Amino acid sequence: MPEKVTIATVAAHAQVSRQTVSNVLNSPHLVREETRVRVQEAIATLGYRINQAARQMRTGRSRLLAVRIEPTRDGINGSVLDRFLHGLTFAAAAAGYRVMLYTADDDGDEIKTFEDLLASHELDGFVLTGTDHGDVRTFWLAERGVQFVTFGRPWDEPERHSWVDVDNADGTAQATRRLIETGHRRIGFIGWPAGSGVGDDRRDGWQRTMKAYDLDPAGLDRGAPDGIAQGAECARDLLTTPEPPTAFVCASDSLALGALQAAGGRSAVIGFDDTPVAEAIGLTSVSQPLPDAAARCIDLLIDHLDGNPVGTSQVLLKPSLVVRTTA
Amino acid sequence: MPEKVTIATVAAHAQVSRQTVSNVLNSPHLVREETRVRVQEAIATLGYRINQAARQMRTGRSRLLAVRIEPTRDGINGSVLDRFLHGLTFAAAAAGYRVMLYTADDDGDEIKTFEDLLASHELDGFVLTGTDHGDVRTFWLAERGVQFVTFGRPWDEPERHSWVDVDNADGTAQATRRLIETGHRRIGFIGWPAGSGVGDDRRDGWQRTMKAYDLDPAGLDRGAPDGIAQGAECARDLLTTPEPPTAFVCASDSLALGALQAAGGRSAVIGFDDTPVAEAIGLTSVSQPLPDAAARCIDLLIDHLDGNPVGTSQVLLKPSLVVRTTA
DNA sequence: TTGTAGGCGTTATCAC
DNA sequence: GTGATAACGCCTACAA
Repeated sequence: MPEKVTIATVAAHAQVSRQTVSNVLNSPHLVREETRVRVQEAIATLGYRINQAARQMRTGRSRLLAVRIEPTRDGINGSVLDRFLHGLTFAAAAAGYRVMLYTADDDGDEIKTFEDLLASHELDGFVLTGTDHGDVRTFWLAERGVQFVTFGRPWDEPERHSWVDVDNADGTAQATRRLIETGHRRIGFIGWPAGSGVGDDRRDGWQRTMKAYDLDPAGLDRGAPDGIAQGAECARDLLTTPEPPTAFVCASDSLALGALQAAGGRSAVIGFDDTPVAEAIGLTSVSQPLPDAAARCIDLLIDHLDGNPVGTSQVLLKPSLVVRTTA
Repeated sequence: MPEKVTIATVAAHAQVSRQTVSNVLNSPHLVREETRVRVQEAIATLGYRINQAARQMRTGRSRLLAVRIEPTRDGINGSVLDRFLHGLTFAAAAAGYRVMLYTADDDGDEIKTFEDLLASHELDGFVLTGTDHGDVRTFWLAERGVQFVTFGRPWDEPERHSWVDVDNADGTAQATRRLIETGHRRIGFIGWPAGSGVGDDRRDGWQRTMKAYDLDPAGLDRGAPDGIAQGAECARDLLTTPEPPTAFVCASDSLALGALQAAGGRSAVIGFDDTPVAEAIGLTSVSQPLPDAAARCIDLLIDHLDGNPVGTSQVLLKPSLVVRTTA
């Protein structure tokens, strides 16, 4: 059982006062080169590590970040969170922060958890995944001066807070371009009902690209809640029109899977999110740069925590198309 | 900006000493009913919450648990972790603990992280997901008296530490029984190469059930690394034998998906893990009770932390068969 | 049953 | 450039 190594142990070993050790740790420039080296050697040989609880008592900062873990989202699209969490944890550790998890049933419950986390553990910041229109959580946090970053932009007022997001429109544009380049002219879009920021953005990318190539998108898009059955339904609907599409761009892998089943291999299909399902069945899909997005979230958050009072920052990342066998 | 509410604030408000407040919190039985109520009212109206950092300084316990987040496991089977993490976080919160995440490249790296987490944040315990034969991590932790529970049993020496696991053999037994009851007699098994605890266990369940029904399993099983292509390969191999199977029990959804593709709808197929992929394509699959497993992990860990020195405990949970369209 | 005193490990302040 | 002192909020003796 190795005894506890505190700043006092190090100080004794290096023949300096505790304060000097603290200075080496927090304000190295104040300490003479020679002393600094001696202290650092002592730290290394003793295996000293800062006690975060004690430091937190003094500084009021915990070096803890929190992120919510969802119960299991909409099955097929859920596993995006895994990769994002890993990226967050990794990037946070590199910056000397740790990531704490919490659960919540809804926004109100989440705010209760904020209160608890803030009061009990003095959390330094939050990463929120996804924001609705007029998200109460972001207002609550901003009101109290709590730092946070969202993964997913606030559609109503983009500069209200810092966020990282993926350029959805660019993703569907890439998908549409790919289909056009492989000879398709009538390309359908299967997305979600109008009104969701993400969904509308994905539809836009398809629509704009069609027009850019002088192709008429009119009548070629359908919207339905996310799901395989819904995707199949939309695809069947489009396939029975007078001039049916020969390919589909879909707003999710779920919808794409449905389209694939409905088309029975006769149509090219591209999904969105590059979920494990896509990889499993060879579905060409738009992939979000999750580790990168996570790292940028941490960057932004830590910038704010370090008190760079630059207002808010926004980061928009480009997705990439993973070409497999369905398009 | 609400000022900081400490034990002193509460004490003043309730007209008692700080110590009495502390007693109400930690040893309520020492405090007279009337005083206790008054203090609790003060706590409620002031919204007081224990400062964990300060408490930790005194008690040496952080009420923090840690679990490793994987980079993204084997695609299709990865998303099991999501649900487990959610269960852990939920159960931990109910017991007054929080869950912290960490990443690691390998076992050695993970042990380095243990050291850091233990020294910097005084973590109370760890949940390890999966153990190899002769897992160095568990020895390291046990040696230092650090509490931990694994999800997945240590195959070489079951009682060496506490664990929670799912009865794999029971899962494949259920799958096999289902196929037999729906009329199949020649049932193949597609699993992993012999040598992995989990894989062998899943093969056992199938084999024992076949024998229990007087069916001969000889020559009906194949083993390959996990993957869709591998599953397809094994299925094709079995289907070209003189007496081919009419159904397959598979050790994973990946293998099952491959088998499904190879059989082209002519064979019944059951997978394992009930991943989103299974749900997406209607694959019948064995489902692990993840939230339950997570809760039991927390129970065990907290029992140990509370110093019930009962040695180690083991929990084996039964999986369930989710019947869909492929069997 | 309640109050008082001290210290957990760190850092900020202020002397030296 | 370095060192002493106090304080962060809490809990555990011990005393009243």
